Amino acid sequence: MGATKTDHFTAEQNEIARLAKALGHPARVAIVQHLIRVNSCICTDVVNELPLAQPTVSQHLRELKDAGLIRGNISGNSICYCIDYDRLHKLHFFIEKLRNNRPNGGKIC
Amino acid sequence: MGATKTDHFTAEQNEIARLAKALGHPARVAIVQHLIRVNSCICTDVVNELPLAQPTVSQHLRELKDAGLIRGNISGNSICYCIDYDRLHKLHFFIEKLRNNRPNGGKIC
DNA sequence: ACTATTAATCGTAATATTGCAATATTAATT
DNA sequence: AATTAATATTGCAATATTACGATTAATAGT
Repeated sequence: MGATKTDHFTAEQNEIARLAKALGHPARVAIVQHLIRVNSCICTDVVNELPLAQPTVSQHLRELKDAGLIRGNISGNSICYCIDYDRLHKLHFFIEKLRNNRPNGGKIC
Repeated sequence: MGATKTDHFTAEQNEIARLAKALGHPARVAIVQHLIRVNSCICTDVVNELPLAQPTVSQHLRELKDAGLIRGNISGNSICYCIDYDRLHKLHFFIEKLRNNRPNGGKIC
């Protein structure tokens, strides 16, 4: 196999998994951090920032974009990437909802 | 390749990626949701809840445990799994920090 | 027009993940 | 001791991910 059985899960579970998966690689965490620090940047900037080759960075950017965590706007020669804060909020809020169920006292088992 | 270059990233980036990756599959999102709903449960409960075979569930539980998102306590014959809310907080807080950089107005590019 | 810059895509190799049947392990129960 | 119940482990097949060199396509600058 190797293929996830997405059919058997809810839309929300699949969406959250997609967002989390996008953050599930240190390079993509680093890209998101950098992107937030500088507000917006182009692929070359990320390549200079990370110890990865250009095609690899491009691939990571694409995965972040496919998950909706970042957006890319064509700007002449280059593409201006930036965070989609609404999507980041979605993941944040989901985890918040989970945490709200924490029982008083903390430990359970 | 196929192996992540963890050496080149910070401990935080690797840790966050690890946590996010654990949530990066709908089955594991479902397991976490279930675990939070019922506070704690055993592997068999999850097997009855999800459309996955027992070894597959066991594997997903292990990945969640390895990432630190859940804990398992041996209780006689079975193992009582529960959420590690501190670890969940870690991921939540990281995303919160990212979001705090959101510029006034919202859009950037 | 020519050249440089930017970034995507293609092709490929190495490794990881997902899923399950079969089996093993461990502890409770009879 | 034999049986049952709960999980983990093993082995394997299918697929996905990670990484990069080489190439391509498109725009910018000269």
